[in-house]
Amino acid sequence: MSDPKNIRFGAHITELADLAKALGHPARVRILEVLAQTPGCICGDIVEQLPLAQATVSQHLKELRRVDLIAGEISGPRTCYCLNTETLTRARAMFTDLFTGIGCCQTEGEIHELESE
Amino acid sequence: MSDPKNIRFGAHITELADLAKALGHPARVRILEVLAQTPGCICGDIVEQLPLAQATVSQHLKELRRVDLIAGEISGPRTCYCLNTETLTRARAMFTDLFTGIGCCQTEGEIHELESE
DNA sequence: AATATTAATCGTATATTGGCGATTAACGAT
DNA sequence: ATCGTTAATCGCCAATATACGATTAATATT
Repeated sequence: MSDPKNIRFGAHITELADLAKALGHPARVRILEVLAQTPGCICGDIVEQLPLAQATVSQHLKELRRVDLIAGEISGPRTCYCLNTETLTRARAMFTDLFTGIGCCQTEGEIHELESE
Repeated sequence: MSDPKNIRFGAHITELADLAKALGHPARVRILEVLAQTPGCICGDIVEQLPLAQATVSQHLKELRRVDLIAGEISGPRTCYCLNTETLTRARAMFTDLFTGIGCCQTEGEIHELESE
């Protein structure tokens, strides 16, 4: 959906939107958090921590892999997933630049005031 | 899609994912940028700057309104749209917290190295 | 009142997503 | 060789998303 016709939009914006789309489901956000907390990172562990079937989790993992936010390494019958720090950092920068460019430039103090309300 | 069944995930994560989903389309990212650059912010101007039909743009505007990233004020036959700074700031903080919490904590220098490649 | 302008909505077509059970493939262990 | 474990994939279905032309409602303008 993002690629075929969206050449109408710039590559940069398309990439940003694509990353946002990948983050656009609670399960996928949770997966990133689980991977950050669990050094072991076996796929089955992720399934255990989510209220979803194995097939569904597998699909979400695939989506996160598609945008390169995570990587999966096959090790025997199991797959070990881990965060891709490069993409994560790139994504972070792109989001920051978007918000900044849009004029959203509150101080850290103001930011955390708002968030904890 | 985000609300009905996703009570399985926390409210916080659901909100973040919902914001990400709203940013998950190039047109909507562009709209935010256009609104930031155009003080006038008439809906028709937005349509002019996007490669999409008026009806489609209207739908994207609706989605951005749904998550409260923008607000539209009716003024005569036209609608004046503008960014919602509060939500924008809140979103920025939530994304930052996500990336930080996930262990993505590179320095500013490293971030911009990566991004300009 | 009649007409033009603007933007939301309707209706519709198509594509994509999200969810699951069942199956398959790939390995390890017996 | 057989069996168990693991995770990807298949097939299916319902729900959403995306895009558009056409219509509508609301307001200016004439």
